[in-house]
Amino acid sequence: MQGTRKSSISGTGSSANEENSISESVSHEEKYCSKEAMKEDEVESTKAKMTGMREENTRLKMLLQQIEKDYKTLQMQFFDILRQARKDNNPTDPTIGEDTELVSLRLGTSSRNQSKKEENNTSSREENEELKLGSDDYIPGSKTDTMELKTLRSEEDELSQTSVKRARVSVRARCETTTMNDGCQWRKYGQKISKGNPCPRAYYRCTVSPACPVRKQVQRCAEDTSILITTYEGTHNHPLPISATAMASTTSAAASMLLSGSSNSQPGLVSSSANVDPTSNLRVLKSNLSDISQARSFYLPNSSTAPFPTIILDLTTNPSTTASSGFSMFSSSFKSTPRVPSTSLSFSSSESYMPPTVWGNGDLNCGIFPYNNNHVSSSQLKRPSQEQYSQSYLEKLNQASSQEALTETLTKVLKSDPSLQSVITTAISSMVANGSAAQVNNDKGKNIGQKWGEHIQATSSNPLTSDDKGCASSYLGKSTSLNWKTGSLWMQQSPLAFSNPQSSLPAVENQDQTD
DNA sequence: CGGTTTTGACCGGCGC
DNA sequence: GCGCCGGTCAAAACCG
Repeated sequence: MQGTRKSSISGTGSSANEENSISESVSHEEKYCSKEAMKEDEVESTKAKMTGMREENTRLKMLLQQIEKDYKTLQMQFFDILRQARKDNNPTDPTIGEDTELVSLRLGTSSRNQSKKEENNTSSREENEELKLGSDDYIPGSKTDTMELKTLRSEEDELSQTSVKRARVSVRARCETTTMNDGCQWRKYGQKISKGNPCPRAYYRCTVSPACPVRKQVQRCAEDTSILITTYEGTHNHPLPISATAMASTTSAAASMLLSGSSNSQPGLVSSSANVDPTSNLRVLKSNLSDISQARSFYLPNSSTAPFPTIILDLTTNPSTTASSGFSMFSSSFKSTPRVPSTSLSFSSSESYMPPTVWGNGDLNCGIFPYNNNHVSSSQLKRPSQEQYSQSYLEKLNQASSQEALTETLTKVLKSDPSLQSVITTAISSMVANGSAAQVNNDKGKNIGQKWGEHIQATSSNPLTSDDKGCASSYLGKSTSLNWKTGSLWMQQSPLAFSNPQSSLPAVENQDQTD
């Protein structure tokens, strides 16, 4: 504007100047108009962008609706299959109806459960236990009014819980302390010398919640006392500490795997997961597990697991030790006829080392990062204090050439065992799904979990990214600030995630820093 | 003092 | 019916 005024004033002297002035004036007019036009163009382009985004938004909404629809369809198919499977297994069972009544996967459903006890409808101990579950768990087959009100989703959850309750998950790991620290609070309520093992078996129950049905048994392996066998039974009915969700999710996922597929490995035993919809995750787990089961199922001679289907997560490193201890990893023959299916998942590798005391050395806050540990620095995470690890761990750790080697090994193991990928993915999914229990930010948790899952599924060396910001968390009234980097690293503490804080996912942190 | 551990007693299932 | 066995209970001891 100033220029136009200036030229018109200066252009009053001559015609040529006038012409120039006019042309300049026109030029400036054009400029002004073009500016206006540019603004209009900008507005138009912004409008177009917005329109495009709206369209994309609509597309995404439709996609989401489609996904939800598919999910519901699959869910319905899943329950149909379960119902059908139970029908097949118990054709005379009158409780199997056509209505929405849920069926239990009946992890405990075995030849034993179909024995005279059940036929005679006697109130066996297991049945009592199942009834007892009714207080805090869903009773399969019960025709209560509240059941009708339950959504399909909650039914699925309850179904899972009940089934998992019947399943047991054994974790074999080298640990020199009396018990592994899995992040949960336990109270010892008994100890017994069991047959065939001079080492006493300790019985613990979860004390986080008074009504929590979860129990665990801890016993040293008779042949190799450095191996601690921890058997978990049941599902926590309360929010878990962050540090406890790793093991809980792991056992839950493992139990889910067991109920979804391991029974196939035992001829004559009831399979409740046949003909699972090919698009469901369950199928993926099942097929993978089926492979494992055929190759690695073994009967745990320890009678503690006999009445229940048991999945064994073997975190010991020395295959020869495992073999010599009577747990024939790849044996398909059994010392005796198992009454229930058992499944072994071996995470051991001749190349890799699993820290024996990853869950602690007796100190509750060792092994797994404490849930109330605020803003643990990455250096702390990468270099935990030596007191946190037993001497043997450190010795063996020294055997590992480097973090890179371990990471490489981890990747190899993951690549070589697709079932393991599924387990980890399931564990993560379970963990993420359980985010409310841990009272963590779901979105962030999902982000991490998904990316972790992707990372694992791809078994690539591509580092994942994670939200570096902290988020608020609380547990049992204790306000806690959880560093999400801690969260992602904590996932390493999951036994399924190869819980070596020094070796696991170093790339993650590096990537975080570079990102 | 409250929570945990210890330990002998008890209970129920199962095989003979 | 009896004994064995796994699992649980509960009182006493222990601990921080």
